[in-house]
Amino acid sequence: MTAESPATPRGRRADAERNRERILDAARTVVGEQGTQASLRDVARRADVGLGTLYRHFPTREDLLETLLRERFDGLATRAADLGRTLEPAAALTEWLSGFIVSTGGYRGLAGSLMATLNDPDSPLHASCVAMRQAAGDLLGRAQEAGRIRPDIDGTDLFTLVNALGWIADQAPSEAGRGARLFTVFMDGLAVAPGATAPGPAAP
Amino acid sequence: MTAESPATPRGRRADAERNRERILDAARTVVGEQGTQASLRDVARRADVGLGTLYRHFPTREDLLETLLRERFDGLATRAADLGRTLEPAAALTEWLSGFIVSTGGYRGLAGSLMATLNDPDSPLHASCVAMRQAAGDLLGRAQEAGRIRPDIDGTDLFTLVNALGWIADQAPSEAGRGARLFTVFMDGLAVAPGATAPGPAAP
DNA sequence: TAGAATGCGGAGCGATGCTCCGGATATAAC
DNA sequence: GTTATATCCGGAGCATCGCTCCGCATTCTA
Repeated sequence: MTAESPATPRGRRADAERNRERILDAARTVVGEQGTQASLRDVARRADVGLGTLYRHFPTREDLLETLLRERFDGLATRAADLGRTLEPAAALTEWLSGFIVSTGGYRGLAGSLMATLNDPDSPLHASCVAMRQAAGDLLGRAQEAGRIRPDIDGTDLFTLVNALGWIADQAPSEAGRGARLFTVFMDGLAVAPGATAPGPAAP
Repeated sequence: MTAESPATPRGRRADAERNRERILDAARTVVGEQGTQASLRDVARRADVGLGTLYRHFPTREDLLETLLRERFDGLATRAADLGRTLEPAAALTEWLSGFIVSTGGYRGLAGSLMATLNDPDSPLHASCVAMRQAAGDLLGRAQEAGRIRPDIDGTDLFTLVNALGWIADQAPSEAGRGARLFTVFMDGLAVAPGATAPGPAAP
């Protein structure tokens, strides 16, 4: 029982820290190229690191993604607060949604990952997703109170819609114009009062 | 050179035809359970057929999907024509889109496959996708001429949007209500005149 | 410098998509 | 019924994937 105090009680080893950064750098590149479903072997290869090392640092693909995206997501959360303070409610919402799409646009398949994560409390990305939905929900609530956005949707609806827009951007990355156009369709759908959908008889 | 006339010149062998049907039956089940990305080994196992047999009949996953869905898709195309003849343009469009979502809702991941296929002329599903977009485009054009749908979108936009709705349905299959709600948001976005998006300064 | 905690790397498992070919089988001709 | 052959079947095999596990190297503390 002489092993009361370990040799390295706290503070990671320097090489471990170095490898962690190498892996993150590689992951940024590979995920940027292949999307959310990138081969983790490719990441390890590119980082010049064994596969076991990668899994030691990031036991789950979601752990890796979470680290890659946390910064971006935190930025989006604070941006929501800023916009809510400086812009008129509807404009703040539009602006934030647009920023969300730009921020998440780099990684193909991310929209699906975010939606899957939203319903899985065990995922490391779950907290970020909830925070995101919360931010969207706050801006949405203000805009609804201001009478600028239809009242019959909630934060989860909005989060789902904006992710659907991200999904659209994934499908045809070459045609950026379409994404922008469909964004306005979607915003107009949020703006009108509910009930307009019922086709009713043709007005003569 | 006595082999002038082959033993079985035309008409498939009976066992081949039988296996083809077994594979299709199995595929319906397995794809229904696992979605578009189902394991083809599972399909072969369930059909009690060798893997080579499956690949002989359907060299590509898309070949299999195409056979599974052709009937449905043909039905959607004719339904578009029928609706165009019997209903007021906007109502016809709404009805058809709703039917499209119901028809494609059974298979998870189908929305993504359809979008990918739309840009790949070599895919066996490509023809069906184009036909689908065409059908949607025709109904859209009529509704636009009638002044019921915003004029700044085209058939591909519409096809993309409806597939995005299908994607949404994939994400949270448990909450059917959300899909319906977002469908109305989306239809309202189609109905309003363009330009309403610009937030403008807050009205005092 | 010595000891031990810590981290590294890749072999290995089960699964996947897809190819390929020896052998079984159904059909047509006799 | 017999035979011949076109046709088809089945699964072994290759490459890749996600993920685990453990012997060995490295780094830090004392």
